[in-house]
Amino acid sequence: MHTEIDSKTVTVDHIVAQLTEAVHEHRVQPGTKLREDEVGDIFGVSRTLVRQALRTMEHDGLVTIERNRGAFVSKPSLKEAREVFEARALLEPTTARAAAARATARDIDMLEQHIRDEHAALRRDEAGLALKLSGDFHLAIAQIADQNTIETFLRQLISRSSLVIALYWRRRNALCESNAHHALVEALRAHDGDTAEELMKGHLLDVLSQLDLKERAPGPASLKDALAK
Amino acid sequence: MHTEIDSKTVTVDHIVAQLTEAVHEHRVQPGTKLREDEVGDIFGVSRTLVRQALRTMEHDGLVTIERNRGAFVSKPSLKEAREVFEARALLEPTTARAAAARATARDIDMLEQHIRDEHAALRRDEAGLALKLSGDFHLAIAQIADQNTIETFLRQLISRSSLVIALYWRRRNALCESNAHHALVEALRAHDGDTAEELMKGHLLDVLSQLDLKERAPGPASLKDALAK
DNA sequence: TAGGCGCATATTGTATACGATTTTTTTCAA
DNA sequence: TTGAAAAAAATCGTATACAATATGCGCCTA
Repeated sequence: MHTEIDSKTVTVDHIVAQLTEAVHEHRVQPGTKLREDEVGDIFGVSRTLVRQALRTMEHDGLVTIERNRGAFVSKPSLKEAREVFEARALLEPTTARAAAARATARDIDMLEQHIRDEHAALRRDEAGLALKLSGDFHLAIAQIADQNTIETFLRQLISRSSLVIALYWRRRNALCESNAHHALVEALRAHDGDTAEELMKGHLLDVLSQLDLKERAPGPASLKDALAK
Repeated sequence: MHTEIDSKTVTVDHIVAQLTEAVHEHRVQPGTKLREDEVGDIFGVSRTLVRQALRTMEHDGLVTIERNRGAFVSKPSLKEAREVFEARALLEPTTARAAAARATARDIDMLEQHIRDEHAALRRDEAGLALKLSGDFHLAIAQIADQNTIETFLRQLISRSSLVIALYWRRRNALCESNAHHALVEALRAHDGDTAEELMKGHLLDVLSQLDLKERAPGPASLKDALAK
């Protein structure tokens, strides 16, 4: 989390961006409390702006605000985790198809640079950064598709995906992006909508399969049952 | 817009709900300025809460905030209007299918009551109310499908649909819901997912076809061109 | 010593105050 | 009368102050 206090560049959006990035990169874990004073001190602003930022992030599903208790980085439930990927499965394949129809050479270059950055981050063992870049890649496709509304939704879904991955990822190290992204770029370059759609669908299922979304210890909700023995 | 000042029930959510309802029912038109003091006076709260409410509505796409200028009820562009219905076309048919699989007798009763209310509103010539109820109907289906994440997105899309309809609806009076909703309920009752999905797809296309989303006079932007003759 | 009550502290919720920006009105000269 | 410039008013942006609520600690009692 930066401590820059460049007097005029510190705005609500800036705070949101910095905090969001930190969550995306898993530098702050789900459940972390975000005290208003503390965040305000870090960015050198009053609680007024912090509260706005936290409220925005609540809207994105990154933060949960409990009245009179404060803001916490969200901990998506299993159901929410599933819903996130179900929604992505609904939005992204069609969006990839649209992107294939519109992608320019410049777009392709940009995506390839993205992939290079991602691999570089992985080689340096910066898994958090790689994860964030992976999310950016998916967003970039929505941008290419020129679907602003869907892009907004996708931004939220990808944010929540970061939380889901933080909570339910199976193997700690193996964040193998394989070459799913690369294959997608090839389909886009060829303006092959069918393939792009299929690849995206498969890619999402692939990520989903690496999560552990089985029912398990239901946590505090079952306390009563646990006591009933 | 209510003027209730029941001291404890006036919260940010309450303000959002009231304002949102007013927009949904077309009691306030796109472009209307929402001054903070004015709204605050109406609800008997300070600008602090009003600003939170307006910011929330901005997130939902109902309000556009221009820095140092204030909040206005949004006026979706043609592109945004198209995107709203493209997104709905992506989300709602599948959701209707899921709802068909889960709908209980109680759910069906609820939906039928909805339709009755809608028709009653139409008979009383309360087109705005009927429109809002129609939106609620679509939301109810997402609720039945038990898809909370998608429901959240749909809520935003339906809100924006109200704005789109206010701006681009062709025939002023003929807000004919025909019996599309009724047919949908029948499919849900029969747990017929295929039919429900198809009906929803068709219904959305039907609504879309009644909008005037062709490019037209780009408005004030073309003044220079107009003068160029 | 365990448990509970109450006070002290910390933190959030809302209102208000003040500065910055925009909009409107007024003024004055051409 | 028109236009521009300046002054005034209105409105928004941010910080601060105070109120309400939650949390934690110590003390007292059994």
